[in-house]
Amino acid sequence: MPRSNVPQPLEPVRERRRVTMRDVARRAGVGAITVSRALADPTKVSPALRARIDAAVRELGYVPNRMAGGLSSQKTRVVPVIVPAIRNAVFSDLIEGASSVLLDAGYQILLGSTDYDSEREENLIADFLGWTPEGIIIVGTEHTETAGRMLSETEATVVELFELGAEPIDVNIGFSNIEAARAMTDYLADKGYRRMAFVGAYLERDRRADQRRAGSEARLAERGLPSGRVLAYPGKSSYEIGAQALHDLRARWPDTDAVFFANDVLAVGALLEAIPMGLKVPEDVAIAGFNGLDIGARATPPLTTVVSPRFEMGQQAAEEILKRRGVRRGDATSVDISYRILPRGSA
Amino acid sequence: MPRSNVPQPLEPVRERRRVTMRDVARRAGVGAITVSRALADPTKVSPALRARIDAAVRELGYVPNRMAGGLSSQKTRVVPVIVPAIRNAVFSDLIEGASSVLLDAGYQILLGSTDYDSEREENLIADFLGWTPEGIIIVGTEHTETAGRMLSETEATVVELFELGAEPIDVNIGFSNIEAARAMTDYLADKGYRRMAFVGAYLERDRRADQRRAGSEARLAERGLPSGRVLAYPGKSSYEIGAQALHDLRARWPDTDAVFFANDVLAVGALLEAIPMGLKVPEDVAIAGFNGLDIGARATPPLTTVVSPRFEMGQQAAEEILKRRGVRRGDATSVDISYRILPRGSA
DNA sequence: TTGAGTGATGGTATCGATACCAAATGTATG
DNA sequence: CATACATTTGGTATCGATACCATCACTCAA
Repeated sequence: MPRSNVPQPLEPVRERRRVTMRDVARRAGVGAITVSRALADPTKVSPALRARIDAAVRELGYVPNRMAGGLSSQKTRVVPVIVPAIRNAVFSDLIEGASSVLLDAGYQILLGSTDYDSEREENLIADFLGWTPEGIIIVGTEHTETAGRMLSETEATVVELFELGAEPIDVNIGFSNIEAARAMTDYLADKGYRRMAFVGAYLERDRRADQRRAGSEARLAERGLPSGRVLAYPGKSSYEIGAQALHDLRARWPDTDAVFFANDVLAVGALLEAIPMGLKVPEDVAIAGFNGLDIGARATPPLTTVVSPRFEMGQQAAEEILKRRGVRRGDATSVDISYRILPRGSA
Repeated sequence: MPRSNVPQPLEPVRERRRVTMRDVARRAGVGAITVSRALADPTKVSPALRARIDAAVRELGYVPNRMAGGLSSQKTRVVPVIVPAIRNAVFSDLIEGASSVLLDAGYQILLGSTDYDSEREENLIADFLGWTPEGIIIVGTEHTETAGRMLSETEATVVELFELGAEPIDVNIGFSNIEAARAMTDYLADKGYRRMAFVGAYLERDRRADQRRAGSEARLAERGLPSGRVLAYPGKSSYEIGAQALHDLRARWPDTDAVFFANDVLAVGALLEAIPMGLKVPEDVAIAGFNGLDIGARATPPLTTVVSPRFEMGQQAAEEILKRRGVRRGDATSVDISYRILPRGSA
C-alpha cells in the first residue's frame, strides 16, 4: 500500500519551546509580570505569592531567558573584558580580579584576547558592543581610530587599565609605566650599578613594555649614566627569551652590571639561566624585573621587581562599572593606582 | 516666581534608541529583512543591494543587537567556559585554546570560575543556561546532582574536560589522571627510586590531583614498594607550599629518594627550594611534576613531568561544539587524549 | 507564447522577557 | 462610614532581530 507522498511538515524551529515565564505564572496561578517582579525583587511581592512562585520555578526547572530580559530592559549584565593574552599571568590575575567582583553581582564576563593586535582589538570591540554591555574593561589606552570612536560613543562604562593615557575615554585605572621604570632605574643607580641594560620583547606591540624601556633610558640619560644598552626581541616574552638575553648580553656588553627586564617572565628566565652559566647574581650581574609574579619570590636569589596591582586593578574596574549603573557618563576620570618597588636579593 | 510643581516627566528608558536594522533598511531603501540577510550571508543578496546596505551600515555605525538576534533565532553563538580557577596557568591555557577557535568562528566566551567549589559550579551553570548557549565547556566530570541534571537536559553541546568520567554527559575529552600518575610512578620506579613520596594540595577539592595521588599510591602498592608517604596540604597549590613540602619531607621521611608532586607549581617550588637547602637534585632527592608548564624547563635541573595537552583540549572542545551546531545531541562520546611523560634532569 | 522554475525581495508574526499604565485590594484617616 | 492613599497585581505594548511565507521579476524549455 503506497504511502502518501505529501511532504511531511518539518518540525519548525520555533517549535522547541522551553519553560517560559508564562508557564511559571500559569502554574502559580498569577500573572506573568508578577513572576518577573518576584524574581527581580522578592520584597515587591507578598510572601504567599513569592512562595507559590518559587515552588513553581523549582517544579518546572525554570531558567529565565537572559536574551529576552536583556533585550527588553536594556540591562544586560554583561561586561566584556579585553586583554592582550589570556595565558599571560599578568592578565589572568586581572581577569580573576574583575571576575571575583562581577560574578557575585550577577554579571557575566565576555572574554576576548587581542594577541597584542589593535585590529583584532577593534573587531572584538565591535562584536562586544552588539551585546549592549553595561561596561567594558580593556587593557591599554591606545586604540585604533574606529575603536576609539566606538568606545567613546557607547553607553557602557569604559574602563581602560594598566597604563595612564593622556585622554581617557571614560574611566582610566592604572599607573605610569614610565614613572615606574624610572623609579626602578633610580633604585638600581642608587645601589651603585653603573652599566645597566634593558631587555624587552615584543616592544613594537606591547606598549607598556616599551614605555618601561623609554622610562629607564630617559632616567639613565638624566643621571648621566650610559644608555642605549637595549636588547629587544621580536617574539613574545618567555622564560626562554629571558635566558637567551643573558647570553646575548654577556656577548655584546660583557661589562654590564645590572639588567632591567621589561617583565618578570624574562627576568626569571634570566635568573634561572644564571645558575648553569655560573654567574653569581647580583655580584656578577644584578637582575630586576617588572610585575611581581609569585615565581620571582622563589628564585635564588629572589627577584627584585616592581609590583603591579593587577588583581586590584581588575577589581576596581569592576567596581567602577557597578557604581555607575544607570548613570549617564560624566567627565572622564583617571585613577592613579600605585606600583611598588620590591627590593629583594637579585638587585 | 514659583516654578510649576508638576513633576516633569522623566525621560523614559525606552526612549534612548540606538541605530537599528530598520534604520539601515530605510537608509538603503530596502526591507529590513534584506538587511538581515545581507549581513548573515552576503551571497544571498544582489551585489548592488549589498553595496548599498554595506554603505548604510557604515554611515550609520550600525551594530547588530545580539540579544535580539539570539532571542529570535535561538542561535546565540555563546559558549560558557567554566574552570576551577582562571589564574592557574593550566586553565588559562585551556581557555586560550578554546578562545582561539571560538572567537574566529564568531562565538563569544562567557567565563566563569568555580574556585573548586561544586556549589559555585552549580550556580554558574544555572546562570549560564539563561543565555541559551550553543555549547558549554567545563572542567571535570563530577557535578552536583542538580548541576548534572541541568547539563543533561540542556540543548547545548556539553564538553567535559581534563579527566575521563565513567558516565560522560555528552562529550568528554580528557585523559585518565590515574593512568598518567601510574605511568609516572612506573617511570620513577624503573629509574631505581624506591622510597617515593607524593605531595599534593587541596586534594579534598581538586579531584584530578587526588586521582594522581590514588594512581601513584596504587602503583606503588602493586609493585611492592612502600606507599603511604603522602603529604597533603589544605590550601591551594603554590610555589611556596611546594617549597615547604620539601622541608616537611626531609623532617618526616628523611630517606625519601623521589617525590612526585601533584602539579608543576608544587614541583617547581620544591625544585627551586632545593638550591638554598643545599640539596642536589636528583642525587639527594628526585623531583617529578605534572602538567608540563614552561617554567619547569628552565629550572636547573629541568623538571621531569607529565605533559597534559591543555591548549589542545580547549581547542578540541571548541571544535566539537562547532561541529555539532544544529545537530541534536546523540550518544555520549569519550575522547581519550594522550598525556606524555617528559623525562628531564630532575628525576 | 506560456508555464515552470529559480532567485531576489518584502511583510508579518514571533522569540521571552520588562516598562508602563490601569485596576483591584487593603489600610489609615477624618 | 466614606475617602484618600499605599500596596499588590495584572494587561498590553515593546525591545530588535529572524523565521516563515508570499510576491515579483526573470530565465529557459516546450
